[in-house]
Amino acid sequence: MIDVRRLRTDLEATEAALARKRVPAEEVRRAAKLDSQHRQLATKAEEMRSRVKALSKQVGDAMRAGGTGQGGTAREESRRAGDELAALEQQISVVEAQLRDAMLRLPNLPSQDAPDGASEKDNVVIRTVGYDPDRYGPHQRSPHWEIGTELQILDLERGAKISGSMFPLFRGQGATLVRAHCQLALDRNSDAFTEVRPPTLVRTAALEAVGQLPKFADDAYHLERDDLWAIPTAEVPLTSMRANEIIPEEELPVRLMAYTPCYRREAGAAGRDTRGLLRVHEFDKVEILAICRRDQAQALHAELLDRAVGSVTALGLPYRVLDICTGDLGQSHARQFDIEVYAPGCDMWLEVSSVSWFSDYQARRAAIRYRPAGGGPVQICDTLNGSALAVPRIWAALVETYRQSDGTIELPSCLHSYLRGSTSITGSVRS
RNA sequence: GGAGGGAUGGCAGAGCGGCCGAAUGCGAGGCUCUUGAAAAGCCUUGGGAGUGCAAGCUCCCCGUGGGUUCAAAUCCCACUCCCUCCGCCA
Repeated sequence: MIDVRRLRTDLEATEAALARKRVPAEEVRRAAKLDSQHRQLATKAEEMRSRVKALSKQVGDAMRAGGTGQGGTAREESRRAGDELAALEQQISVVEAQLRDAMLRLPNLPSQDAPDGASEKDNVVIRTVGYDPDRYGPHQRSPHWEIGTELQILDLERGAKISGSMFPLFRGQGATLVRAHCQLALDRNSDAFTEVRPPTLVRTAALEAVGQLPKFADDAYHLERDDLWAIPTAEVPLTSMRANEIIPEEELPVRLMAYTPCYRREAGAAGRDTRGLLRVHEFDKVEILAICRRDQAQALHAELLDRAVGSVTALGLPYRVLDICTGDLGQSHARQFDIEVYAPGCDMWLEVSSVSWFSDYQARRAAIRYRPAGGGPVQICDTLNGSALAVPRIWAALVETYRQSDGTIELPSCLHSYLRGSTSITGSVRS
């Protein structure tokens, strides 16, 4: 969340900054009001508590001096003060809960550099690489769901039979290709990132830390019985790994990566992009993440973007990079770049990576701080993360792009070793 | 799933309902002594909040949340996590 103190010292500036994210000013002011209310009550309660303590001490002293029956007046007074205190605390807990909820729901301030805009239509294409609509032959204009069925490497019907629609089932070389993508992405980043295999079912606190809860509960799968949530991205467990820790400055930046399955209900997207692999409830992804000082964030953001672009380039896919405008920026995001690859078969740009800087928004929620090497107060960290590679859409673009006129798929060389030496997908799979 | 045991500061480890935000040891930092180092001695050493120009003052935190009490690290209840044993199991 954002720093409450901003609401006291820079209310108007905060309102203005959040207005860029189309947050109504009332929401900000409501939080500010709750905060001042809370402080007022808390100050009163502190005075009261201080009195109770002092009086209790008197009672104790009197009893030690004169035996058990002593301290009558002070005891009575303290009891009365204690009752008042209890009533105050009652009020405080109500205000506190409201304030907390209001703060958790306020989105992060957008970076100065993020372009203004109302919706995704206003995202800025920073660059487009390798895209030439005339270079594709007719054999590359089949959508991946048709190719997948033809080669028996994708079986959406059977996936649906098991789990419902939007739960894809890969098979044969198609399944191996999924795994190959993950291995490739992990290997490409192993020079600088520590691989983690985290749990994928997490507590509420973990989802709260990244900003997913309380606002977007409908988008996540929840296991009622055990009160656990299926992660929508590895960002969730990786961020919470360091929650409530004070990291020595020398350890920064912390660099982590993880391959995990990701689960999304896609509640708000019913009926959109439902064909094939364009939008699915469960998919594999390799995430890279950094925890750092504020002054390291910008360079790391650029590096994460480079690395994400690197995977796409290695696979030889045309792509473009979008600078996400304030109106389309996520709740926790200060600045965000998306990478889209071009899929010729369905003739669409597919979002395959989102590389984001959260400033201290997530770290404050998760209480991830660092201790400056030169002394001084503990500081809140910045967090960043990005998809190094998200499988199904890349899989789709790859299959469409590399389809040959005979219907087989010629694989880019960087994948050969991950497919047990295969250089192509021919569909000659055993059932 | 069953039976026990535990959770205290960076770590180890005391703690009688009041004098405990917390002994002691280790570690870390600073200083003194020394040509330098070691040893020794002295001092410092958690996080968070409020208020104040500041020095400061006040409050909260002994796994988490409730309760009892004039007063809770200490008593009671619930939960979480860890350990040991039994059972089950990839």
